[in-house]
Amino acid sequence: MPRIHVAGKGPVELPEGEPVGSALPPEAIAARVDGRLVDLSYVPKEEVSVEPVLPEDPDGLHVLRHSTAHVMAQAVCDLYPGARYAIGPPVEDGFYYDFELPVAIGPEDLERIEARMREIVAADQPFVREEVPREEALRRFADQPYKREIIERVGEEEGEVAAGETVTVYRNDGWQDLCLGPHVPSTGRLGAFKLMKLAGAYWRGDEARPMLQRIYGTAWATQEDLEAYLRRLEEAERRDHRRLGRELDLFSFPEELGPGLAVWHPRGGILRKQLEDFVRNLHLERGYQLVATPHLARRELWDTSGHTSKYAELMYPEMRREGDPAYFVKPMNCPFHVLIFRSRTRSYRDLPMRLAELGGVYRYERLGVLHGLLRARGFTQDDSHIICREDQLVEEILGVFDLTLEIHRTFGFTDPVVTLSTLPGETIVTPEMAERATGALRDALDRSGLPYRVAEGEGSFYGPKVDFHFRDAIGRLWQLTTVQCDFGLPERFGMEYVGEDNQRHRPVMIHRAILGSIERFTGVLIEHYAGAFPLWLAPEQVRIAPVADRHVAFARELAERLRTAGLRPEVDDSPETVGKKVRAAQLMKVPYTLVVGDREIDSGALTVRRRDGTEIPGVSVERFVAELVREAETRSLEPASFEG
RNA sequence: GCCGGCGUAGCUCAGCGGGGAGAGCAGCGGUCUUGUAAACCGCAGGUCGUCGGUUCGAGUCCGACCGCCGGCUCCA
Repeated sequence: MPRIHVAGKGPVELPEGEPVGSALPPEAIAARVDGRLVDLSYVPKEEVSVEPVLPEDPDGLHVLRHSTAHVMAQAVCDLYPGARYAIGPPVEDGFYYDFELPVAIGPEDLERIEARMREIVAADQPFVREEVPREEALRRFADQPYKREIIERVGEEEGEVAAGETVTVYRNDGWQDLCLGPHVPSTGRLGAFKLMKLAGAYWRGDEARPMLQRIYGTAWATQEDLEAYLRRLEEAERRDHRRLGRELDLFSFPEELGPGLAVWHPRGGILRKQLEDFVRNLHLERGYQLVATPHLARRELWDTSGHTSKYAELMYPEMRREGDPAYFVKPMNCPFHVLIFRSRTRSYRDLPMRLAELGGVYRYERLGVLHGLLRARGFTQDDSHIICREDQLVEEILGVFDLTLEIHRTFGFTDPVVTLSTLPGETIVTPEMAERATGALRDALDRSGLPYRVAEGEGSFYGPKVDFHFRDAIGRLWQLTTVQCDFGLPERFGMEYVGEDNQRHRPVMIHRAILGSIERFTGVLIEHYAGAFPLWLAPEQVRIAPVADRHVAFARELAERLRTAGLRPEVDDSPETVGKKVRAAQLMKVPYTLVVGDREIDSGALTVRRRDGTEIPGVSVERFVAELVREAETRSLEPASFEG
């Protein structure tokens, strides 16, 4: 009789042949035996430690979602005879399953599938685990080519289904699937779920393989958790920068321009200017030099840089007139900055040279990837190229990290998730250069003390990179900063400087963008702040609402006074009620609203309405101006209190 | 680019199984001169994304293209 140690209960005698589940609380849906996730039906053969896995545990949700995916696949197979099922893993917040179906299914089919799933849940079919020899599994899945492909690859790749001669199959009722498990004990134990959306997905993520139909679902331990999740989605929807961009009149994407090309309206223009001035000034303080470069260059430049061979599919097609050389619109700024460096003989005293530009670039992104400002075809990088000696490299990278953290902190972004991406297979640098470049980034990361993870082969074609991802107000991660280390372009362009030894030397180059792009960053900020920008960024900072026509002159004087102090006020002189004017200001998320009428004119004191709806009475004009100026100058993330 | 969905007024959306386009908000005009999230009356505004097809007749059915949305693949 094996003794098992149940977490929190101490040793327990488990009768021979009894599953671990019998020693666990009834809420458990799976178990962790010696750290490994198993079914409740698992029968231990020796002394082990056992922990229950509850539905709301991270592991439990994983199991729940996985089992829900199975039930969905079962339902689909019931409803669509001839369905072939591929893979169906749990993912963040839910699960998906990929199918090859005889018909294309639409959103209305989701309801049918969901209804069938509920029948399966009601039937409470037990999940039965079986170890099956490969040959038998191949027979069982004779009409399931995707499953056969997986079985055939078992053993070739670690972790797929099961290594060795047998594979694991889970069966409930007549339906079976190849699966490592574990699963909930029976279909009645699924939690709250909902099918969410349909998508196409390539088999094994490979564009050359067939496109399958993917069904996404979400699953949670309880109905309340499911509803909370749906509310989170609504919150994200409410923050969508494409919606807010229109509502707040910041920018638009006129169809006439072509996909992924935005025009910035006056309010968006102010927002951009604020961001741009902020980063430009900070760069000047940090020893960067501002440069400017054109949007086009001859083909030869891009041949030299390697873009035409390694980056061609992301470039707008070449343009040329009969008899003239061909030109490309620039997808990157680096070659231009190289030319600025090369415009005269450089001394070691010139290094490090930090050339910075808000450079507009155009990339021919595939249509399906475009996503408002977050993924556009035309955008403005806060780009810089630091050209330095190799022995200055680590120090310069650290300087970039430091500037990155300072800039992002200003917006309330802290605790970045940092990745180091090594070079991809296709590259313009030698393995030796790649190693030195990667080494410098790694050294800098180690010295900075920032935790990071390594992404193999995710770097750009000319160098490895470090990316900073920041979490927004509702916990989503955004890739913003990128720092790339490049030994390749200096070589290709023959960049040189004269050293102390009077010899010519090759510099190295850091490519970096801290906001990433003004467009993308603005999009992220809109979602982060839900459109309610801190005062220094708000296009309109104060809305002044005169009570009646006779108060308009006073309102204009007040506005003028605010403007003189460097603030951005607007007067709403429309013949509307006060209530309507306040509402309008609120909808535009203007930080402060001042209703002015006889009372204000007589007393000289203002009642300040903040964007959150709170009102502060009795604020003098001087006080109001001073507090707002301070709030804007300090780039405060909190509204002024008008206290003390 | 691929898969699925969608495209009606500036915005949000109605519009039946094909038989002459509607509402609310916004805009404009007027009345009201108003006290912290929507005053009242009126007016104007749409080649129903584009092109082609089916039909006596297409916003409605079919096809192609354009664009958008969600994924896949890729990325600032």
